[in-house]
Amino acid sequence: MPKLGMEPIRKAALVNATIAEIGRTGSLDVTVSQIARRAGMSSALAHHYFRGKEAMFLAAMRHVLTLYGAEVRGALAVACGPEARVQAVVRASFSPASFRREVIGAWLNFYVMAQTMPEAARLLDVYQRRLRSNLRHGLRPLVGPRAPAVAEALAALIDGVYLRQVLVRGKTDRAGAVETVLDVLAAELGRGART
Amino acid sequence: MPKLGMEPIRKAALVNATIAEIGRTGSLDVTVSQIARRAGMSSALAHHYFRGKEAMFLAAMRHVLTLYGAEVRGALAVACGPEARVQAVVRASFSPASFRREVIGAWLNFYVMAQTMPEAARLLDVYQRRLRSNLRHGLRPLVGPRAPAVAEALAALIDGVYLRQVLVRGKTDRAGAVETVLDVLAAELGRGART
DNA sequence: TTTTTTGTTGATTGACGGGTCAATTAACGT
DNA sequence: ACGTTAATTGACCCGTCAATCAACAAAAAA
Repeated sequence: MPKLGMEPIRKAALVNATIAEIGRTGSLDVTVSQIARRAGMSSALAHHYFRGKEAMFLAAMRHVLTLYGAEVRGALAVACGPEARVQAVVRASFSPASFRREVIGAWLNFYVMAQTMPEAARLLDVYQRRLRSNLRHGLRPLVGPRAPAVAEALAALIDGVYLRQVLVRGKTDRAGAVETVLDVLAAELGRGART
Repeated sequence: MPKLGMEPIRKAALVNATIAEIGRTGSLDVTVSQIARRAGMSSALAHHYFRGKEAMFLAAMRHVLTLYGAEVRGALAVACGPEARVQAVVRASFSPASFRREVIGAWLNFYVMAQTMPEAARLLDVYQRRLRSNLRHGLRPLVGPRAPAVAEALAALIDGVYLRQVLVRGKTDRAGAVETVLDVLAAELGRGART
């Protein structure tokens, strides 16, 4: 039975299963056995590959953050002009990959984790810094000295729109989410601009 | 020892202790014993007054929501003019009472609860509806048909700013929070207005 | 006074979950 | 062939926690 080079496959499976289970139950009340079963292995094996439940949670969080980071970088790469860059960040934040039910549920619980696990707090801090930084760079040429404040507002708005989707019973509304944020962006850009 | 008319006092103590403990640990991983101890009684007595842990959580949530509702109503009562009404809602959302560390932590976990407990979801839904409704009524005379969309954006922004405070290590920044939201409001109001 | 109601707790229970370990299986290098 | 090493698991231990219960204390009612 035992094939070689299973480690990366097993770890990946566990990470995905962790996200899926957190998304399914909508909470961190997930047993290692549940995760392991969904990943198709025994709970003992899960403990073999990760130090413990906390390590699994952190790995899942890193994975989501990595995917999101890639999404943002990809969108920024093809964006030309400051406004397009800001829009790219917003759109990437609501990309289909990041806007799945399970991932949204996972995000919410990452915030909860950050309250108890220092490493989780660090990861979330890194994400927030990058997000604000990306927004600021795009906004600087557009709103000058107000860039930090506007970036802060947009970042909070993105998180808020995300948070609200957590409660939506039916299908998530990606288009509406993007529209809401871009609408505020337009309002901020139009400010003081005598057309 | 046993004095009469203890029920309301005990229940209130348990509700406060629940909020405090959730805020302290930053998660729903709170034992009935912890809550009961902080409330100055045995865990058995806590079970005597509430059907179980879930009931305690819900009672705590209702309490926070009630306080917040009172805060908003109070602020609206003294606000004259549409813009003042919108500002009143925003300021009430970040009132010192609602913006304490523990309460913020509790809010975050209410969102988590809403994913598993239908009653929690209902309560949160009521809160969100009222918030949006209050914002819309104030915004209608100011931005006309765009009121629903702007209300949605402001509501999300408020939640987002709240969410971000969860991670702040040091003191929470109330003034900054209000400023961020009111700044966006100003941008939306200034839109299309040729000064 | 006796009875009932309300308040209160320590002890107990039953279930469950995280983590460990010894033991088994199969691939690999030599 | 043969030891070495990675993969894998079932069973188990230990702790924790929600919930229950029997029993006791005090005030109110009878």
